Amino acid sequence: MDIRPAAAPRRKRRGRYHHGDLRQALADEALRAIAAGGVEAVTLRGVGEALGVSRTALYRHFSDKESLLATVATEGFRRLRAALVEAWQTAGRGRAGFEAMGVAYVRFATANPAHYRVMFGRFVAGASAFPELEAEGAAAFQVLVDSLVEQQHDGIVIDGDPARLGRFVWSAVHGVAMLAIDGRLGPASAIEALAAFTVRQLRFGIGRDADTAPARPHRRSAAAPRRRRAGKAS
Amino acid sequence: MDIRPAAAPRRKRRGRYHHGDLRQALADEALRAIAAGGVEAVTLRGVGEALGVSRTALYRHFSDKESLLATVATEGFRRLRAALVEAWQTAGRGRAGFEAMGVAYVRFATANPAHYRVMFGRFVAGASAFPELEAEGAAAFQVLVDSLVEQQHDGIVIDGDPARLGRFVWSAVHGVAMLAIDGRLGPASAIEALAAFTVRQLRFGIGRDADTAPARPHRRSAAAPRRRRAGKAS
DNA sequence: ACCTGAACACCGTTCAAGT
DNA sequence: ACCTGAACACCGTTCAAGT
Repeated sequence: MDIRPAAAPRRKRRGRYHHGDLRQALADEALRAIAAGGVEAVTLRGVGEALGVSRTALYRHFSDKESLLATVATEGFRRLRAALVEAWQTAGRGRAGFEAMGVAYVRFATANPAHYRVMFGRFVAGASAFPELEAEGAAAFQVLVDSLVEQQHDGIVIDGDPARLGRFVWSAVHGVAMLAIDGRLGPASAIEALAAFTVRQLRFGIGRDADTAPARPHRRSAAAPRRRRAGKAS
Repeated sequence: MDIRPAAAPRRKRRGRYHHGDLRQALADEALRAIAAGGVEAVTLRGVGEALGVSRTALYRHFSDKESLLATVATEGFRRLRAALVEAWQTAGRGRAGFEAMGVAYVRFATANPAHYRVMFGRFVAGASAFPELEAEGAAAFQVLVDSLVEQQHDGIVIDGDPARLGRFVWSAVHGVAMLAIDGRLGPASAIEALAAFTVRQLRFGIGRDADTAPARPHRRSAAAPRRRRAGKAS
């Protein structure tokens, strides 16, 4: 498994009170349980027992179970952000950095599937129920946007709102990550290959000839009739 | 809300036995509850009560709650597949059909967010615990792959394993769909715009000039020295 | 300030019994 | 063949009480 450096406490079995940073210890234990058996393995009773504390002690530090999970998710975004920055810089920024970042994103998800699932799909953003969670999520996304701005300045990424380009790229790697941990993309080797293929293809696209050759036609007006190419509709 | 055509039964309130297609009625009621309040709103007690049946009657037709949800997910893939085929054909196949299909995919998710969440992220494929679910999921994916094969024949999509191209495209639209229903892409109008942007950009990519022609790196390379092309590093 | 322990209102699931 | 109803082993959460 791929879990934190194993929090210090966790041994405090019998001593009425915890007398440490119980809040942090609870979040650590919750993450441990998630990594070991998924979110469903997290029970307040289990978490309390693992720390030698009553099952209601948690309510002194979190408003409820959902709040505990939000804290775990927040920590996930912190780590994801760190992984992205590391990949971007280590690979020397630019094109290589961008590709490395995409691969690192997918790797983070496949290495911590249960944690990744808590980060996404559970809390709806914008509801601002957990502002810190939203802030960390935005910070992780910003790493990607910053890299796109730099690539635009370097002339290796098309012009346009970098946040929009960022959402496009984020969606693509997030999609790979989610389908990967859903088991829909095959074994680890196939996932790794698709992640690499994806970040490369995001740059070049899948269009061909008539699409890319002329001075970047992009759209023709939706209403106007399109020229077809003989067409062999089945 | 955007729920099925409201199944016929559901009125059988008092009559000991159900005497209809209870299995189908249970799945319908589960989907109704999901659309109304998310998966967490599904309780076997609630489903049974809504159909005027005991809370354990379900066990005659499903092995457990998870099996009931798998049936709901399977139905979701059936509908998704139908929506994709419809969009592809109505838009006249080809480029326009491809774009319409991508937009339709995202629309399906945003119109049925809770149902979409049951379809993904809950069951790990390959475990073959629910073969019918896997088959319907594969069938929906196949619609996309078929369209790519046709576009390759028409010369408007690059060569290469269509299944691999399909996984790339699927990941991108799935990512948009998931982030959208997580509330991370803003309001419906922004989601719609990003969906359209995404399917277009999948074709053209986000690379620029030097990318599509020769090689052109950026900044210093971290380890291996890379050939540079004059460059205007910032 | 921080934690306990009993109590409450829920769950999914099992199983002997009914028709 | 299909369904019931009691029972069981779980949940998250509240709250008066303890130190």
